[in-house]
Amino acid sequence: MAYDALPTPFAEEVLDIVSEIPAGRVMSYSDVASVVSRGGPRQVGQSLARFGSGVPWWRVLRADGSCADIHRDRQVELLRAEGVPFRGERVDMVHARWHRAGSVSA
DNA sequence: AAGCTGACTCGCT
DNA sequence: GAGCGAGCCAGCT
Repeated sequence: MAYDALPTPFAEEVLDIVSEIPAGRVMSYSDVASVVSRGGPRQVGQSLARFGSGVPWWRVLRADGSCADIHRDRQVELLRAEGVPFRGERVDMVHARWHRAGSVSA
């Protein structure tokens, strides 16, 4: 193996955005991809899977409010600890979704 | 260069 | 509300 330890430019952007997410708030993979304006939600997930270590990856979840299948419960626990609004086993995206640059209110 | 994989999303049933 | 299939794009072998 010896995989590259250096994240690609795309991954760097993703990591930067994720690290900007404040506690108690979350972002969907598609939302992050939208900020990067490049690739798709899948690439965001892959970038985090490879270089996610170092950023609050648990604050990034699926568009429907469910967490990644590989972490699911682990991520849910972390989010709950930060005060993220939950609706059953899924995150209440309507209340937890975070937008950059203090857009709109809240 | 070509093909396969993957921390996803959307539309339809 | 839950399940299934097709589409999508960057990275790795």
